[in-house]
Amino acid sequence: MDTTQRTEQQRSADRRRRELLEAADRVVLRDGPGASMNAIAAEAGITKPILYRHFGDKGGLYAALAKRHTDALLDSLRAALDAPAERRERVEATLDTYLAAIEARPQVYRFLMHPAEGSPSEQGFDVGKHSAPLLRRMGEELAQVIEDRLDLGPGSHQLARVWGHGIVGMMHAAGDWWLGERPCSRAELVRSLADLLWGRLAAAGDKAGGPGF
Amino acid sequence: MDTTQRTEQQRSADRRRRELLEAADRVVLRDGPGASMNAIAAEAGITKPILYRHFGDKGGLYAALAKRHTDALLDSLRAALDAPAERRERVEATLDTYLAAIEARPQVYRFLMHPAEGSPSEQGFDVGKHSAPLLRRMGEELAQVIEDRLDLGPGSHQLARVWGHGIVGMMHAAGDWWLGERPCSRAELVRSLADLLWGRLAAAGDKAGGPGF
DNA sequence: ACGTTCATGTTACTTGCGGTAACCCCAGTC
DNA sequence: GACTGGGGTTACCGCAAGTAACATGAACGT
Repeated sequence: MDTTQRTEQQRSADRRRRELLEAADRVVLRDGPGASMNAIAAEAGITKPILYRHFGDKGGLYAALAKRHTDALLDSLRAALDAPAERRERVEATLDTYLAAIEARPQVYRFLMHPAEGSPSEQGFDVGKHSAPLLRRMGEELAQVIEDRLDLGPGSHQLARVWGHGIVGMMHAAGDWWLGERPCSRAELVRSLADLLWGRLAAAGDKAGGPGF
Repeated sequence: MDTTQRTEQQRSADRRRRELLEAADRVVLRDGPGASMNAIAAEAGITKPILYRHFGDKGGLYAALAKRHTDALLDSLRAALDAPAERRERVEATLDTYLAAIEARPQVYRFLMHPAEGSPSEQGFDVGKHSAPLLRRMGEELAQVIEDRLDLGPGSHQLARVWGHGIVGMMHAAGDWWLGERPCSRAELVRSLADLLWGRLAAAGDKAGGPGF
């Protein structure tokens, strides 16, 4: 029971855990988030109790699964946000990165944000609390970036947080709608959102004959 | 089986349905969205199969329940948006109306948007597809208002839709975060969001020593 | 007055899921 | 060779969704 042996077992357990997560990934992406623990266990070639030994409960498994994708997405967003370019260009690049990600792998997106659909059976109303965590993390990170890099005068801390969560929410809702309806190209969507952020709403004139908005 | 009799029965069935919905409302607001059909039936003083006769399945019941609250909320939002005042004032009033609603009845909000928490058992991951419908409806309605009342030049249809969904998403995410953390007053939140919409993001200067954003 | 219908309600069941207890087996160790 | 402990399984519990089959009682036609 010395340290080397312990780390050896730890290592083995971690490898197992990763394998299980990959199996779970396959099943969830194939069957939707309503995938049963039995199905996941079967895909991994083992049985339920092992899953429970590794992840505690279904929430734990799903959380671990969500964390993987979430971390990956956040990394690419950070990269886009840190690219050397003008502010507006970086904003557009970040929006585009997010939208490209959800466009490229809608299955993952649906799992993270809309747990419950996709599965034909649709037996219950399965959800995870995945969406909240991801949205929150993105909001907090963006808030940090805004506060760090922008000169907002007094109250900048609160303001940055509100804006961080607000902008992330805007991106999320618009992306969600866009993914469902595909009413325009990604580039157009990015432009429209950036325009909104850039104050075109306030600058717009009223339409003839009525009070604007 | 003439018409009068039929409408009579229809009337009775409708009343029943409303009573059941009210009972369901009480239970869901008390026990969270994880409330079982048995519990709802018990609260209504009857048993499960009747619920199923009226609503088909749990999804139907929850959808009906959600529709009620959704309609009510949308009505008040429309009212705020139609009040006679300057554009920015109306925008702020609408944001405030939404935030006041979720602040006044967080239980309802959680049911509509975060189905799955609150229940102590937390056995599964119950969700409804309520949030999407509500967000979508709000987004579409706002898009319509924007398109009708604002002069946005060419491409105004697409633009209005993107903005409608984007703004709704911003409001939703910011409100959700705010409701959880209560980092500031409602009025401050409203002001910060309106400032964001009014282009203060684009107008802000970079902070000393780094590229902004 | 009597059987027929039809909505309303019930009991009792099936199915399927999340989660767990108890047992199994095989490697390595003293 | 008995002993311990991690990886594995079977068989089960509890519970919730959803359903089938039966019961009751008021309105109707004859």
